Amino acid sequence: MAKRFQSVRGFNDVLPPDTALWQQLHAVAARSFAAYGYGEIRLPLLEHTSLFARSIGEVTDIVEKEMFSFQDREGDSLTLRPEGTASCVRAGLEHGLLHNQQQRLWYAGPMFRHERPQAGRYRQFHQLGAEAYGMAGPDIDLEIIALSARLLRGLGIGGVRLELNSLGTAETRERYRAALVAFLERHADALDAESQRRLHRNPLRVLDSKSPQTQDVLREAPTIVDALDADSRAHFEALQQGLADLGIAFTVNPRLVRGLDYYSRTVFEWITDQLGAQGTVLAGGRYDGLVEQLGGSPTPAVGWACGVERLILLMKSQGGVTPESGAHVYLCALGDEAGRAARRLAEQWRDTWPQLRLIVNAGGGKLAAQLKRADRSGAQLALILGEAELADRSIQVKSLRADASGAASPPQQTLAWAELPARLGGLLES
RNA sequence: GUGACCGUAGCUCAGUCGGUAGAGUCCCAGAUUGUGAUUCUGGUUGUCGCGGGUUCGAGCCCCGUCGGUCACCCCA
Repeated sequence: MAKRFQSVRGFNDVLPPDTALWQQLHAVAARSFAAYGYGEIRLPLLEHTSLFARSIGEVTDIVEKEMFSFQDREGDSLTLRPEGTASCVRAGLEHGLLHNQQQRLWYAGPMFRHERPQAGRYRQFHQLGAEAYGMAGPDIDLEIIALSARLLRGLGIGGVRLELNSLGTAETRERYRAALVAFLERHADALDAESQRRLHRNPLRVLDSKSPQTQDVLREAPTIVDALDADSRAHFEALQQGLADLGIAFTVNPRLVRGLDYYSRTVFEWITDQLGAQGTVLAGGRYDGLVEQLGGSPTPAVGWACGVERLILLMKSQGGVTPESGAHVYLCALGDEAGRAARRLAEQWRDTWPQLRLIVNAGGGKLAAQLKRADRSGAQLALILGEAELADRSIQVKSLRADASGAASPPQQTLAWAELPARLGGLLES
């Protein structure tokens, strides 16, 4: 036997029971985005490497060691996108969508990061994202957070909390960074090794260190909220007021920073403690400087992205309604003549009821074997077409399981073909 | 990238002190020539992840490697 292939590490297949959940998720998401007037943008999976280096930040882990990059035949460095925002801004600029106008966009698709896989983290993973351009005020921050809340609610996901912070403008962040570094340097001996390393490379990341000893030190640290400029403070307070108006609960977490360099002012995360170490389910914030940084005119922007695999894990663990995707009806046919008639009838029925999920037995087999397949398919009804039925244009209708009301299965019936519409129609309504 | 634990039939797993490779399930056939799900009978299924070492003999011990899971790190 030839050696069998395996999927590339961290790249997963999604199989039929789960694909139904994915479809449900995408249906809910599409409805949620449409409810706020967001239009879908489809972006390529591959971009020039420098796009990500310029937008995400040269010293972030993503750019330094997690990108799938390679040289194409012309020698250009290309990268499988590690996130969606950079591509979205690039596409917006390339097509003139962002100049002096407002845009509400969403996207969905795979992202790629070369990390060690673990629960809720894969090398190819999927994100849904929303981005809003050309609106500077807290009202659009509020809208996009409300959209995220509606999405999570629509998926039946509970047990998540919203955390919020403001990073201020680039200038206040610079001022705060200096103050924080000064503070941390005084206490460098008390920090864990990882935080000491980050102290000068990316000091804000020290704030969300998991080390208890470092968190002890941080209790006395200056907070970014205190360093906010007046405009950022007013923006942040208006957002909090708006969330209260909409009844969206949140907590301000002054230690919340995000890993990507382009954020400014509002940052937020929806967090769960039901996914082991990967608690962040959906996260985003404002990135007012990025469009200009990528060559556009100054354009305010805000957005978020969520991890589809993480949402799926939550939907599963919280026992949400599994969408019904099995067949309604399994059609058994005995002999060549009945088989031809069955395939012809099945096409007619599918024309008549577009929602009907009908499996026609293939591969022959005696009736016992066909009924066994019918049972395994999950179908509610088996239809049996043999030579006797074919001769008088009738069909046997056999119930394979108790119906939704729990009543005992009705006995097997013989129906004329003409009588079948009423019977199947009733099945489709339930 | 670092660490811990785990890799035996399509699936879930057992395998004692190093001594012939096992169970359940699934699938197929029959009991039942046109009745599933229940029952009974029979049958198919293996590079014990891979490579090397120790040994008369390795699924079991040792080294390496690949893969999986979880954690660190990072992030969605």
